[in-house]
Amino acid sequence: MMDAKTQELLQKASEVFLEHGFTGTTTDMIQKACGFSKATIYARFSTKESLFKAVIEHKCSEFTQRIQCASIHETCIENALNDIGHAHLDQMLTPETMGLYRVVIADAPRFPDIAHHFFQSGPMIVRQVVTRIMENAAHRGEIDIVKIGAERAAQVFLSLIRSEAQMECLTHPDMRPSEIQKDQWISIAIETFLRAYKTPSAH
Amino acid sequence: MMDAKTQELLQKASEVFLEHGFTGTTTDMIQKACGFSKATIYARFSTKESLFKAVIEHKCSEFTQRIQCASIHETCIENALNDIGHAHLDQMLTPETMGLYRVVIADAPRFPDIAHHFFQSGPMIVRQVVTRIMENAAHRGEIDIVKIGAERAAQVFLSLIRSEAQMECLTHPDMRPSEIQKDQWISIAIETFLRAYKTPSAH
DNA sequence: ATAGAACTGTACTGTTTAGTACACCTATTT
DNA sequence: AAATAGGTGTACTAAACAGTACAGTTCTAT
Repeated sequence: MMDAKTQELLQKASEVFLEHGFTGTTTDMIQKACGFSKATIYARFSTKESLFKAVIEHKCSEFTQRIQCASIHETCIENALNDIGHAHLDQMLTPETMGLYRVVIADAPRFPDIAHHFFQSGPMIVRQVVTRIMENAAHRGEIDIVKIGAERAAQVFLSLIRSEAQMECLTHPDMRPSEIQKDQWISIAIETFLRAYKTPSAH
Repeated sequence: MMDAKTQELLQKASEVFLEHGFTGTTTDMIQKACGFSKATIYARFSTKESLFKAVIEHKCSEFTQRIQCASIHETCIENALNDIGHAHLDQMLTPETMGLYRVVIADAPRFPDIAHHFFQSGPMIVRQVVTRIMENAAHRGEIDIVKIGAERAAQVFLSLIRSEAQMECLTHPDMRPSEIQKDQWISIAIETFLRAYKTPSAH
């Protein structure tokens, strides 16, 4: 269904686009990165813009897949939140994902459809996954979220997970948070969430 | 200390830069926006880049000032969080502020010093203000944050306030959240925070 | 082997854009 | 009124860049 060369082109082009953005990337840079001649590139994608869109869509679907494949042990709410928290924050703070966020945000006014698609296949999917976790936990009686609802609870938890880490990394491209820092943030997020919404254990 | 014309130039140039970003803005656009000739512009700022940096720094200091001038009634933690929450979210979701975030994030790899300066004079200042509020409330015995500390508590609360609203607006440039939506988010943030950290009232 | 398709490298076109040059205008100061 | 400083408008230069043209090369299928 997809040329091997086209796939390699998408891969290499994405590295360049995610690092330099749309306008910051020249067709010569892409050519050099993938080692193909311009004619070969333009045989697949007739404009720089269509290549860019293909690259972003490709990355979005990768993003979606990786979230949905994350293994979450829903033995109890603590474990579930711990698993999804780690999976999400790990993916979030990858240079690749940061680049995706950066590029999409930067060019959102010019490519609103891309930005919208990204939002649907990125943050929205995560939210859905967490919403289901919340529903299950509420059903088991572990948390009390009748007042705000499962989706709101998911948003609250995800906000806590991302915290300021995301903004800090977006504005500090060179920063790579350590595993310790990430663990710390995750445990604060989980503790805060559970202090607010965990059902007082009868035990 | 600063030419009236320079000031007008900064003002008009910022409108263009914040809407179109650095590379998306041409000197001709700036010229048309401010009504000055190129010679006049280049007499103040020798390059497009230096003008851009001046614009962003100017916006950053405006940002800082507006936060620090927000009136916060620290009669109790509820009121304090409500005031700062509204002030912050209102400022956050302005087209102007969104543009600032967008531009800074987009060009962070090229202008890391600008991005860093922005972070220090934006998110960092808000964090400090909220940290002080937390310290005072803890001192009054209203909240129990000994375990996480005042600064972490501030980050938790701010994450809850911004929630997904920020990311949603960054990826949907046309979206203007309603007052009702904002109020809802603020009340959820405050309620979640207080459920987690408010001292059980002796009353 | 050979025809045909796909690929390469180089050179080119047309456009956009940052920044400059310069001749002319307009205030304000003395 | 004359001199000076600052402003305007137009036209220009040089570079960067998306996309094209094309002659020659390599791969593949029969």
